Amino acid sequence: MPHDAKAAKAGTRPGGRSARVRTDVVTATLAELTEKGYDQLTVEAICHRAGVHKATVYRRWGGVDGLIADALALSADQPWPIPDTGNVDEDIQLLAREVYTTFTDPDLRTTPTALIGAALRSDLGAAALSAFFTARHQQAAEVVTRAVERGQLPADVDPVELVRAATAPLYHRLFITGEPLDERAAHRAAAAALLAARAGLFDAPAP
Amino acid sequence: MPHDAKAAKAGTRPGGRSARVRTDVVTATLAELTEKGYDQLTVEAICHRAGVHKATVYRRWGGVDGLIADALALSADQPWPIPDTGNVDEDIQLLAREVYTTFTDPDLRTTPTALIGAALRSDLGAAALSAFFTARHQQAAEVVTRAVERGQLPADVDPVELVRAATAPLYHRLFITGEPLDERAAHRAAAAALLAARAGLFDAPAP
DNA sequence: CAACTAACGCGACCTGTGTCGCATTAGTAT
DNA sequence: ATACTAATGCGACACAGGTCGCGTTAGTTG
Repeated sequence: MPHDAKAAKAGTRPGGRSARVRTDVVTATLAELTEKGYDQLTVEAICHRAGVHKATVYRRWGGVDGLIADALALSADQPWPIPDTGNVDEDIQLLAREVYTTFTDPDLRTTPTALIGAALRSDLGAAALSAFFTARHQQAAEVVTRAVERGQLPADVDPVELVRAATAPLYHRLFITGEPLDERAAHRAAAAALLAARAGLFDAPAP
Repeated sequence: MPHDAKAAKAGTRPGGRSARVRTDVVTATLAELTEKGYDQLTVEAICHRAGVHKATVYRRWGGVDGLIADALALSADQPWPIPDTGNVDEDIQLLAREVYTTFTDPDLRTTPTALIGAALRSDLGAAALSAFFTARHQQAAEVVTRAVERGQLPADVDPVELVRAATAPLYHRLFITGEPLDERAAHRAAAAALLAARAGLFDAPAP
């Protein structure tokens, strides 16, 4: 009776066929999405690749948007390398740089770009994306918390707000304005966020 | 032979029936989008409302995504109130506040929110959105240019970059993370952008 | 005013997404 | 081992989204 992390969904039988099907289908979804893009994404192709019947997918996920949302939910669970150099400035820079690399490197960018782009195309996906970023931001906020303990940042700075500020401009360019993303932009975003935090702009509101 | 601004599309007959149809259809699209939302948006409903045949829409716009893109293109052409108080800090704050109000006021938010949200759901719409923001940013950059002339900001600051930084966090919250938007966030974004600009972070690269 | 052209109206048709009832199989409990 | 339950497999089907060829109309040209 392994405490499998995948058995998150309450009520379903853990570790059974359902779990296998879920993994297969989500994997197939990601593969199809990466290869063909969202516009060419079809439920039938996913089913064929996963070796699963169409009706099963519609029953469990409701459609393409449900698949994207679930894929994103799985991604959100996976841990993420958080820098810890002992220097906040460096940590935040690395954080921004990691985002930059993820969405710029030709070998890495395709899947994450397609997945987030796809999530923006439905209300369900958007909700999943929201949860995804909440998880990521909370994980990364660790960097700020540590810095506050070291006295490198004001004590009442809002950790999540700083992380958000350091990465938001990159996502903004990528998915909203569609402007190109360069190294300078990543550096600027991180530097500006740190500057604002030190100026007290990200202080949590007093109770 | 009026120099109609709508006759932008080269090759088409200006001011004729085509122009009327375009206006009717785009208006109907916006109305349907506002009332029913993107997920319930159907080409047939738009045609019915505009008094136009289905085939016409598919021929000229190619589908829903084309309609959204065209609606956005029309919006991009419309001028936009740019603050001019004589004080950059105030101008930038007003700029951010205007975005905040547009997407927060119950009477104003529905249409812009739905339109931008819809634009994110197709490649065509995303391209139109990119052009839309380019236009907006360039218009608003005027605020920064004037400030530089007045000596309120460093001479080599990139005007568009400052405008972008002041508004990006708001769009990021609205359309990517789905977090709530409050007045403080708008204020913070503007203040942080100004801070960064004065620190030289937004300087245009030397040639 | 008359000829001409581009765009629109019309309706039939095709494609494929999503649904439904029932048979079958995997996994669980006794 | 045997009985039971939930999920999947299966194929037929309904239906909306989107296409096509042709006739008609609005707007332009001389």
